[in-house]
Amino acid sequence: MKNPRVLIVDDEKNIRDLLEAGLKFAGFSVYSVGTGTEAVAVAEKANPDILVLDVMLPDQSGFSVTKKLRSMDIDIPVLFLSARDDGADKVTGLTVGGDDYMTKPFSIDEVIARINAILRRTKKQEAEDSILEAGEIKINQDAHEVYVNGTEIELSPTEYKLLRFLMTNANRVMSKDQILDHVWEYDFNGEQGIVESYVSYLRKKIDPLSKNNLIQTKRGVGYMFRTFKED
Amino acid sequence: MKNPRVLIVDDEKNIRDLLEAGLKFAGFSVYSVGTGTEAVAVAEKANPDILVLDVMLPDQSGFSVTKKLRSMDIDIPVLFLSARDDGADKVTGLTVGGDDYMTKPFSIDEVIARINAILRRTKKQEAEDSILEAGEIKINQDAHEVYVNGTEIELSPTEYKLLRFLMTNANRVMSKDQILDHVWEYDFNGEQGIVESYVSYLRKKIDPLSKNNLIQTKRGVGYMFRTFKED
DNA sequence: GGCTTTTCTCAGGGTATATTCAGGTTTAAA
DNA sequence: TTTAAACCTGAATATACCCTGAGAAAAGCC
Repeated sequence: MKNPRVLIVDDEKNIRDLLEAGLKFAGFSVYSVGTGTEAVAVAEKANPDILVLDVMLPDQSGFSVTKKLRSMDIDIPVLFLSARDDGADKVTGLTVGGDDYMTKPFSIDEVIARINAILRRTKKQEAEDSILEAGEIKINQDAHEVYVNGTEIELSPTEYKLLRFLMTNANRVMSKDQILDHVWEYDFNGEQGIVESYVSYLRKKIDPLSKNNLIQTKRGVGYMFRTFKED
Repeated sequence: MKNPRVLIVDDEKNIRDLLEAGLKFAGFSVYSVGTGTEAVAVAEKANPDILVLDVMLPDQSGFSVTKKLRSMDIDIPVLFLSARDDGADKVTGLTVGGDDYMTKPFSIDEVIARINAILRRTKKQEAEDSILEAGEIKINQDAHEVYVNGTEIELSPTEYKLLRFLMTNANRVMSKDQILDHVWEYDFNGEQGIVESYVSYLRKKIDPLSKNNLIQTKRGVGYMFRTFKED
């Protein structure tokens, strides 16, 4: 599927902008609206491949948006967004089929990963898309499993996201600020030191299984996941 | 892409002039304004390829400028500039798209390098553009890696910037003042001696891997990176 | 409700880097 | 040949950057 089309529905303009920038750069065609009514209208006209839908909208709930769409026989998978304390449990009951949900605040790369997972499930694009491989490391994104030269390692959620980000940008230096922007939740207010800590955690788990320095430090610049191709 | 068009937005005239001169010399078409309102107007009319945008403007924040532009469906990548100690208004999410940001004070050549990187990422011009090659030396700008006749050498950030500057101006003498202006941050007020020191550092790492004097001294004039092409 | 895992901060130690300086060497001109 | 300016480079210093362990706080789990 080339350039899947995403409709973002959220009333907070900041979040819309953040999602819009991130998803566009990740290769999606993006529409974005701020109300449920607009969402229904645009979804009908533009026929996007997936909805990213806040459950709390000013004019109506996200659920009623999906109900309206389904009663119009428009069957689009949905990634719901909800505030953390909004009773996330309520959402689970209402997700059907390939739907999914996340709580705010999220990390932008996690949103992208979930969208891709949903599209994989619903549009049956190449099933092997869920395997991310770079050099000696293989990630099964559906199962959240990570293998270094064949042996599995256990990563915490943040360790996993950091590794995934570095691997999708293999052989390119990523600054700590870039890493914070992509891997940490958008309201994270801490310092760059936490990236150092997590790189240290990752190395402690990865290095014993590889002869190479897979995560390299570019002093004064950032970190880089290195693949050692011989071509 | 020939002559990409840059819109500079900064309220400090010194910085505007500095950027304008540097970017023009680097082959960009440059527009420059001092307020967010002007920025929106000019961006709409002139449709530049990239924005260089101070986050602290007198009339509105740089973020609101980008939001306005996006809501007008004007989708221009942005290189944000911010003061180093602006910890207060440090906002995450600046790099999630193709965007990037730098802190003041910067060095001109670093700005140029970042602009080119952004244009590379967003406009998908020849992907291998990130390789800078001159004579016996090859620089992979994505990975920040430098090869002399095939063997990698380790450079500090400043050594790297100096070499990159000399290589992009290969076979042309650069005075120490020019080098200071391009490679060092614009508020640097040290002496030219530091250029001598860094040339010395570079030679110590480069010369053992080459039969030629790649960095030549033009006494009384400056330094020149020499490629020995036979044409 | 307690236990475990995870996240995040912080500080100490170690190393690389930026910058200056001084003494020696080369160069070009007088 | 003499001389002064320009240049080179080793050494010294302060600082920035990075790594890691330890601990507090929060979240997740049984």
